Amino acid sequence: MPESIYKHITDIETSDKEVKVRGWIYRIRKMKDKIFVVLRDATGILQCIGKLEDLSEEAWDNLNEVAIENAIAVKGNAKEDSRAVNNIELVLTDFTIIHKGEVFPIAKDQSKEFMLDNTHLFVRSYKSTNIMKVKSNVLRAAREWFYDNKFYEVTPPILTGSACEGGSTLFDLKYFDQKAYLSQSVQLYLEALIYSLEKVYAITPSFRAEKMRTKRHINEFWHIEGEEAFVDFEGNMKIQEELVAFIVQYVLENNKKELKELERDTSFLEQIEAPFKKITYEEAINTLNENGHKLKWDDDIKTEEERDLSNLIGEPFFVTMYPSAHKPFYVKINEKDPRWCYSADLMAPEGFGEIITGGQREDVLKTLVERIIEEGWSPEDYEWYIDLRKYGSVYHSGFGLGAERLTWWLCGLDTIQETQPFPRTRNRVYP
RNA sequence: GCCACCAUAGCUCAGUCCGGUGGAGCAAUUGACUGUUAAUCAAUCGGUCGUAGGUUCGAAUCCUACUGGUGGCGCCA
Repeated sequence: MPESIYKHITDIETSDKEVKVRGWIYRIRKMKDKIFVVLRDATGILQCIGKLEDLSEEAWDNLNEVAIENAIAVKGNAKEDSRAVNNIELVLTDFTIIHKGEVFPIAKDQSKEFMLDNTHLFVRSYKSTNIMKVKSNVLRAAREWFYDNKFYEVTPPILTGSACEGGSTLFDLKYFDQKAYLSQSVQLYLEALIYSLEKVYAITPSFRAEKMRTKRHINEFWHIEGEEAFVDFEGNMKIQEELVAFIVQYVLENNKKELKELERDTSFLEQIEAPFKKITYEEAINTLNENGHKLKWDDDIKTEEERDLSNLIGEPFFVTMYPSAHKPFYVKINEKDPRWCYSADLMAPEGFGEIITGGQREDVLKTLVERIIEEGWSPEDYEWYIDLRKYGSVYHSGFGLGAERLTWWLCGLDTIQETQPFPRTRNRVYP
């Protein structure tokens, strides 16, 4: 990489003389013979002071002209100063304008609506920047873990001709003269790829046309999906808990500054280590009923119940052995007791709830076809998928982790929308 | 898809219940200023009250429809 003559803010030391920095104006306070400028770059903020007596006439004029979010370049001498943020201040010797521009529209008070209309500018905010830095490490840690554990990263299609999760939540589109859909999950394609690579993963966008407005849903999210041959239900949970524990550790180590600035209390996160607690669906229901709920076998664990359960248990945990009727056709049914199937959800504590669904896949041709028909689909639409069970079918398992769900929990945010720089929600596909 | 709520200055809101000449703070502009921490002080600028109808002597305010948006739920990652 070519070396820059400019330093980044967090690299500046108090002994630096005539150091050059560039970025955007975060705050500015003008007085008669001195002006304080708080400069922002990708790494942090820095208070600069420009004094009339230290600057050329041109530099002083420039300094008087600028406003919030103008792009600037400065030169100055650093010194320790307890009156400045982070106890460091730059005494300016030069000040140039890169771009002055118009009045920045985002000020102290914003409504949610105004903020979402101006997402393209709001991404500059401190909070948004910190969240994106955490999310970057969530994705990086996931890739590192998969690499260390000999998984291959693959690139399955996002445009597809067949549904995975169900028709009502599918975005359809015109594909030349055919109909196509945006992927809801690349799981079925990963299942095809285990027959050559055995251990595969993909990080791709997934789309769900759910017309709902909640703190935990966005219509476009990034899906971290893994699939492995010769792995059963239990082995699959082991992969998930090790992956998640690794990501949690990675973020705790590498995003201390960001988590602190997001005012995240990390005491819960610090205790997390694999293996995670496992409770059956039945135990989950009993626990809930002991705490005021009234659920029967086969009832869904809904938002409120899931939140209560997540708060009650106080550590990450799997809910296992779900009733078969709740789960899609590809989930393997228990041969001895077909009432339940090999599917598990991983729940985050502190009320955040589900972040992964995973399980063992149906590997028997006959059962798979029956399940597809039972669900009202037509086997012809899934011919290629059914084919996978004809040529050396083996037991295998996989899972899908929501990158935003995980980031939402790690950052301890109010809504999951905050984890996407440009969240796609019911009413918003712009900007 | 269902339920609730909102729309007034560039931004955040008060004013609506109980109709009678549209307000504040921030931003912007101008000036003052002693090391400020989203500085302070003074002045100035800024509005077809979401749109269309209706009631009324008179509507931001009451009624109807529409449009846009926000929160919650069914679902799921």
